[in-house]
Amino acid sequence: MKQALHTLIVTTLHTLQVRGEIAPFDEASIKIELPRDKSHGDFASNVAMLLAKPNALNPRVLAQKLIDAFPVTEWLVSAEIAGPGFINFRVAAEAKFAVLAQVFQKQSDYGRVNLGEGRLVQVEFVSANPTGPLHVGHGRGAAYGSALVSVLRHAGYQVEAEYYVNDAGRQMDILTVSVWLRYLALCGEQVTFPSNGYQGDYIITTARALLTEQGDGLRAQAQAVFANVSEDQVLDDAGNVLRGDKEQHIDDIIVNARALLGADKYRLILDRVLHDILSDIKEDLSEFGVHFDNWFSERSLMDTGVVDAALERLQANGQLYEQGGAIWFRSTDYGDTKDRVVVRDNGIKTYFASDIAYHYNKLARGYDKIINIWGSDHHGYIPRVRGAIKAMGEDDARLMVLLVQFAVLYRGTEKAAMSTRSGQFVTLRELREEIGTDATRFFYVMRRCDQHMDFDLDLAKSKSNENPLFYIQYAHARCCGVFAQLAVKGYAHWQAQDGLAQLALLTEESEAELAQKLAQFPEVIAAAARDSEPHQVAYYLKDLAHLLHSYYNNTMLLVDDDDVRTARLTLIAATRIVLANGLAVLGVSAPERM
RNA sequence: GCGCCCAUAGCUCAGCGGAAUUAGAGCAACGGCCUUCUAAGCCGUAGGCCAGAGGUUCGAAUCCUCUUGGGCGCGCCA
Repeated sequence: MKQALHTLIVTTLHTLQVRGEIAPFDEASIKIELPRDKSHGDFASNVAMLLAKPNALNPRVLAQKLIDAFPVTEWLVSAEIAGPGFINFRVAAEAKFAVLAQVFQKQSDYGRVNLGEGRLVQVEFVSANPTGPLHVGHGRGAAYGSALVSVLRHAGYQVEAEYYVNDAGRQMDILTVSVWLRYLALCGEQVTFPSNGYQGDYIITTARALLTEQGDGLRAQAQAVFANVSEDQVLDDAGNVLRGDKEQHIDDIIVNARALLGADKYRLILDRVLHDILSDIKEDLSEFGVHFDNWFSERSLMDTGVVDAALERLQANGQLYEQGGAIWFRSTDYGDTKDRVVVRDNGIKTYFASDIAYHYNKLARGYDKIINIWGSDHHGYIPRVRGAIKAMGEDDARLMVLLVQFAVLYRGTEKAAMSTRSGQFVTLRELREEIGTDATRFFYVMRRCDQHMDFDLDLAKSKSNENPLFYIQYAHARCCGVFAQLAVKGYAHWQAQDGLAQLALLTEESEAELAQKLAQFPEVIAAAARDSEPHQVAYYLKDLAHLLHSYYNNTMLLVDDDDVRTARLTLIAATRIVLANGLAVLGVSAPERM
C-alpha cells in the first residue's frame, strides 16, 4: 500500500517535471508514513515540504498542484493538505485488507523481502575464547548475532554465521597446564594450583577423563613440575600484591610442562581440553537456538601460513618496520593512536597478527560485507583492524563492526561478579535453565545492542510473566485457541478462500488497524536489516500482539453469522501467521497453547 | 589525560539519518471488565523542563559545541 502510494506520487511528480512545473527530485527521499493520529488519515507524506525549497514554492501550493495532478485511482479515497504542507491520504477499505491474501499465499515466507538481492554477508559473533563455558555476558552477543543473521536472511541476504575460535596462543598453554595440574593432583601429586590458572570444575572434569583414558601415562613428579619456577603472586587481605608474579609463575610452569611431557603428550592434553570446552560451547549455543555455519580456527591460520602471507603483504606494501627486536605495523598511518607490534622480540606473533590474517582471509573469501559483532570493550581495536585492511590494499568499507554493550547482571540490587578465571560466573546455561531459552533470547534481543542494559536475574526468574515475550506468545496461542474452539463449538471448518471473499464484512476500526499492521511486517524486516536492529522486530510484535488482544477482548469472533465469523477468522488466521513468522525471526517459539 | 558508547516516567526501555499547538510502551500505583472464543488479557487514571547550557532552522528528545554524570578502552595479553 505504501509502495503503491509512493509510486503514485513519484509518477505524478514525473508528470509535473515533464511539464516543466517542478525541478528534478530524489525519489528515495520521498517518505510515506503512518500518521500518529488516525484522524489524519491512513497515510501521510512530507513530499511537498521536501520539494518546496528547491522549487521556490509554498509547500501547500505545491501539495495542491500535486493533488490536482493525481490520476484517478479507485483505491484512493482522498488526498488532503494539512498543517504546513503534509498530504494526508485515505485509502479504500478493500485496499487495507488486500494484505491478507498475500499472507495466505506466502505463509511462512510472508515478511521476506529482497533488500539484499542475494548479496553475500558474513556475520562473525560470540567468538568467546574456548577457555571455559559461555557466561551470561556472551549471551547478549549470541542472541543479537543470531537474530541479526536471521533478519538479514529474511531480508534477502545470503548469510554465513561464523565463530572465530581462539585456539592458539598463551591462554591455550595456561588452559593445558591447568588441566595437567588437576590431573597430577588426581594422581596423588602434591601440587599448588597457580592463581592464574583456570579454576572451573570443567577443568577437573577433563582431568578426570584423561586419568581414566591415559592412566598415569601423563604423570610427572611435582618437584620436577615446579623446578625453577618463580614465586606465584601473594596477596594481602585487601587484594594488593605483596610479592611474586602470577604471569611469570605460570609461564615457568608451562616451560616445564612442555619439557616434561614432550610435544605429543602436551598436545594431547591441549587438544583434549579444547575439544571438551568447544563441545560444551557448541551444545550450549545449539540449545540456545544459535547456529553457526563455520567454526574458524585461529590455529589453522598459522598452520596454513595465512598469518605469514598477510604479514608479507604488509611488508611488501612497506607497512612494517623493525624496532627493539620486534616488528611493528604502522597503524598510526591509518588513524590508530599508536603503532602495534605484530611479532614480538621473542619471535612469537601477537594475537593482532592472527587477526590481521583472519581478516585477510575473510576478505579473500569474497563476501560483499563482513560484519563483526564485538563486545564494546573491543572498540579500541577497530582502528587498527581497519588500518590493517587498508594497508593490505583492501577496501575497509566492506567491514562493519557492531559493538554490543555489556549487560550488567544484578541479583536484586547486588551486582553479580563474573570472572572465568575464578570460576565464579553465571553461565549462559544456568541462565537459560532458570528463566528459559525463549525468554532469555527475547530479553536480550528486545534491546538495542548499543544500549547499556541491566539484567536483574532475580526479576527475570521470579516474575517471568513480566517478560513481554509471554504477551506476544499469548497472542499467538489465543489465535490458535479460537480455531480450536471453532471445532469444539461445531462450526464449519474455516477456509482462507471463503474468508477472503467476505472481507467487506470487516467494518470495525480495530480490524482495519490490525490489517494495516500486518501489511507493515515486510517493511519492519527491511528496516531491521538495514539498521542491523533486530529489536525493531520485537517491538513490532509487541504492537501487533496488543492490537490482537484488544480486538479479541472487544469483538466476539465466533459469532453465529457464518459470513462475519469467516471474515473475522481470516484476520485472526493471518495475524497468527505473522506472529509466528516474527517470533521465528527472533528465534523464539510460537506455542499453540499456554 | 586521550578515545569510543551512553543519559527519555519510580524501574526497564522504544521513539525508523527532523515535522502537524497532547513525547510512547511494559512493570510498579490507582479505578473498572470474566454465566460467551485462554483475565499471562482488555479499558481507564495518575506519572516526564527527554541530564544541564548554548547553537543551527520554519521546526530539535532527534543535528553541532560545551558541561555534568555513568560504562568501556588506551600492553612486545589474548
